[in-house]
Amino acid sequence: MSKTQAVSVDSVAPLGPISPAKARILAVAVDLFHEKGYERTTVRDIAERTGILSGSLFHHFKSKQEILYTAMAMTTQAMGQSAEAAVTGVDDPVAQLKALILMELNSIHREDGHAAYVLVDEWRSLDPEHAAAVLKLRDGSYERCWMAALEGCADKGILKNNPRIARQLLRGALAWTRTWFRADGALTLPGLADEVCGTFLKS
Amino acid sequence: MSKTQAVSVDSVAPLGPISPAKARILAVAVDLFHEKGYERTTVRDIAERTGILSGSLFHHFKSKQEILYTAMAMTTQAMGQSAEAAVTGVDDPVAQLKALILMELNSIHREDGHAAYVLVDEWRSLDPEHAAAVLKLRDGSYERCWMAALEGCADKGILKNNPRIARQLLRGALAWTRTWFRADGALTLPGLADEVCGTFLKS
DNA sequence: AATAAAAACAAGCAAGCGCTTGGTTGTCAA
DNA sequence: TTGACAACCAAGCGCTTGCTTGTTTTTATT
Repeated sequence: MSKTQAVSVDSVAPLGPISPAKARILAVAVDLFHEKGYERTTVRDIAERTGILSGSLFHHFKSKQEILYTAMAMTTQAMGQSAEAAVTGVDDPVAQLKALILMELNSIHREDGHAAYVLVDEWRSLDPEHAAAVLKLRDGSYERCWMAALEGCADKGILKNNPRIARQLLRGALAWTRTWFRADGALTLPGLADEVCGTFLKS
Repeated sequence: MSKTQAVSVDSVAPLGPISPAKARILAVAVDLFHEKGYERTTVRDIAERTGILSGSLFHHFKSKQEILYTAMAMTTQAMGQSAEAAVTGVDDPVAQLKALILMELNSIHREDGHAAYVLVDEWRSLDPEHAAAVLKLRDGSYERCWMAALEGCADKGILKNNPRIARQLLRGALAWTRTWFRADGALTLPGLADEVCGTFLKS
């Protein structure tokens, strides 16, 4: 009756149950978003690769935007759990930091899916309410783990920078590896993780 | 001979002369690309903020894509010149490195224009031929300056990483500052440059 | 076998997109 | 004054976009 592309005004819906069909669509969408970006990916692209018609997508997601939000929120939750798993039972903050760096690198460079890429690249395509929701998820667990490890290092006097600055420099450096790191060289992911860790710690 | 000639000859044309009208359009486009991204920016957006009608844009540029290419190529050339200016007359590789870091930070965080943002964010929107042309421009001067400085540091044994890896980690860390650094804090750009430089050098 | 819900199809709408066309205005040199 | 050309306007074309609607098929439960 008015404009298409209605944006839900109510609070951003929490992540509902992910049916197998939803999961397949999300996997396809994430790959396409990685290849071409959200804006250049059409709902027809997603439907075709999933093996259905474009209209059928909207039986599972109420909008294209919701597909992006669901993908980013899911990935954020998964990375939060990975971060917690990486540091539980590890007391030494240096070991924690090394584990987190390797964990983030693994998430970025895993072969079966490009969810972490999307999480880095598509913030501008996510409208503000959804973005705030994802950020809240991220700060709840993922960032808490990182800051704990970095502050632990700082307390021991072996961190080169202020923890907050170190976190930002690290985030940028690690995210950028997706554009240049290829695992077939002499440098492995654990090797790179060691090197990055050594860069930010006094030696 | 005419004063200004439209020079788009082959598929990827070299940068022709930039008339004042073109420059104004480019400045507007760069700001919009920074705000919303290339795909979400329409030619009507650019025209409206420039103060003309959308069709008139195509008197100056033959396509929207050419606007993006011109903006990125121009910025690349400008940054190449800034890099050369930053290191000429400087012999100490550490001083060179510090100067390059500060120069890149200044380019990213200058208030009058967001060209450097576009250069980081919009590679995926630039089609392959144009992207190759811009990359060639970049490697010709900008990257050559960086590698010379980093290799100089490595030769003196004070660089923590392999120069090539250091360059990539630095690029990621510096580019990411656009998302978190705000000049109003206690940290200034030269201060940040010093800190970053110290991180990558043995102390 | 009967029923209902879930999933997918078939078709297409309204809006917006990049870009083209044909004509009008402003500028300046000869 | 005139001719030439660049800059711009006015209108809209052809196509793609996200999404909707009404119907049919599949699946699960009884």
